[in-house]
Amino acid sequence: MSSKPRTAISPTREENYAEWYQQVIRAADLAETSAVRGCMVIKPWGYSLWENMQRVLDDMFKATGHQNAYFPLFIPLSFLQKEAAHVEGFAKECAVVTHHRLEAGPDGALVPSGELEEPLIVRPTSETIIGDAFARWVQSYRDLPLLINQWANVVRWEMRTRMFLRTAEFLWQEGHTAHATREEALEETRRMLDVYATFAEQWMAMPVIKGEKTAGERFPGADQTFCIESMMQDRKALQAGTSHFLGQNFARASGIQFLDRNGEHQYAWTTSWGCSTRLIGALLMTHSDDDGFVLPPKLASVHVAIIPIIRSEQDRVRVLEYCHGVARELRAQRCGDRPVGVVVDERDERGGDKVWSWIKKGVPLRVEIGPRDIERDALFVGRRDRAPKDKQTIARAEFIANVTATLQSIQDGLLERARAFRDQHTHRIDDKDEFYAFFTAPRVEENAPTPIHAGFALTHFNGDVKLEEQIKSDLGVTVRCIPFEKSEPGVCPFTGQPSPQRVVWAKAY
RNA sequence: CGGGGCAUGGCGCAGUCUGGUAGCGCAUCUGCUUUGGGAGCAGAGGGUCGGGGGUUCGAAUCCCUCUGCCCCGACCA
Repeated sequence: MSSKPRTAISPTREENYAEWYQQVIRAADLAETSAVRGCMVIKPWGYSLWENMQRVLDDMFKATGHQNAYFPLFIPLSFLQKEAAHVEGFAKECAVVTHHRLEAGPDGALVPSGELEEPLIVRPTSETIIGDAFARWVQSYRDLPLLINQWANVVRWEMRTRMFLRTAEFLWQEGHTAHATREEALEETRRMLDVYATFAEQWMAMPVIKGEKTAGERFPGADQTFCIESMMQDRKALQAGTSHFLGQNFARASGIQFLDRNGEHQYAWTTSWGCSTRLIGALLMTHSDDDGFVLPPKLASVHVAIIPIIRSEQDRVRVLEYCHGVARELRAQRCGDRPVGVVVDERDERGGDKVWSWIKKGVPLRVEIGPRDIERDALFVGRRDRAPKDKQTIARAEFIANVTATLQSIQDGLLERARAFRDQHTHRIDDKDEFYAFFTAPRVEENAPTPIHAGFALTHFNGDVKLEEQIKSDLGVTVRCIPFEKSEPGVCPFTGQPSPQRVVWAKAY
């Protein structure tokens, strides 16, 4: 019997990826399931991560000229019906409110009464309710562009839910803008996609491919949908953010019109763009390992966990004072645009337990400090991007002086590692049989968890919707995006027809 | 929504086929001993077995039904 090294998370990614994902969330104390079907409770450690993401993104939105506003949770049913494709896309997954009051029934149980004249739907997205406001706000070309963002919760009654990746209720931001010209709106759509890509790579340390969705994958009601796609550690693709060019579709549906310089009525050109708490799932599946969560320093609330090693009561005061002294000096250093976050873990638990709990939570640096370290004025340091037992003694002054650089090197290392992983599992495939072989998973038992997937295929495609559907039904694989970064033109291996560029094919979340 | 699995103390599980009023590991609490590392020994507390209904002298165990979770698929951020 070969002895496998003990991991903090069981099963490992290799053994059962889906179960591993659940266990990392639990071990890191990010979230838990709730009493409500498909809805999760985001716990403090998970929510602080969302707050950090929000803060960074919000700054970026403001820097690109947007303002925050808030619109109703409820949308009149009739609003949803205004845009044909939009109804088609969202109607089936809407939660509907039909009553506004509860009364005690005959047996004492509360029953709904007071039926609404018109049912309200709980927003699955806010194009229509915001469009209604925009129609009033926009009168003249001088009112444009109108650049609005909303931080909100939305509800989509999904059949199958997964924590952070697809929950019935989720938190997100949705940007909605109106412009006088098509060009300006398109520019906005691309600008915001760039914001997402920058956030993904520079803060989440998650490499992404920017591109456009095919017609089949487009947002309901959009003329064009742009997206960033990233590869998870099971080599499936995850869409981490989208930006939609809505043309004049929603402007027509909601009556967003303005008088141009010539005194003529014009419909505005609108955009919408969003990213959600799904990013937390993306982050988790990009960096975490068999010992738990791994946080990129620039999104961590706690960068350094200090674990006092107290062997006897007489050491307690001395050790804690030293730890707090180190903490103070660390907090005067910076990680990105913020002070270094430090926790001195004084919990009444065993040292080993505390160390492992911070490993599972994904904190970038762990510092163990006991009497022996104090005598040498040194710290015993572990990095989350290295093995748990791979720890080093570093002089106190040296560690503090270098902490900013150390955190940056962890941040950079995570991005590099993720990029290398993605590149390693991305293949240029020019032959139909090879393509089918690439995406045909080894046989497993019926209903068994799927094994790790093959990865991304960069393959030419003639753009035919029917062909894409066929491949999807054959292999469960779709075009994730048509990359902005164009390859050479070539030949579609499925049809022999010319293809303008390679597209990214993969199994998707 | 189709298929499969699961639901027993805080967590993970056994017990269910062959009905007789609940057990293990971890965690928790106490004590002693240990400890530069997810401790050892001894003891203690904690559940009526997802909800409802039925069969039976008696149900975690059988039957019906509802709910939820997980996995595969379809759908979707």
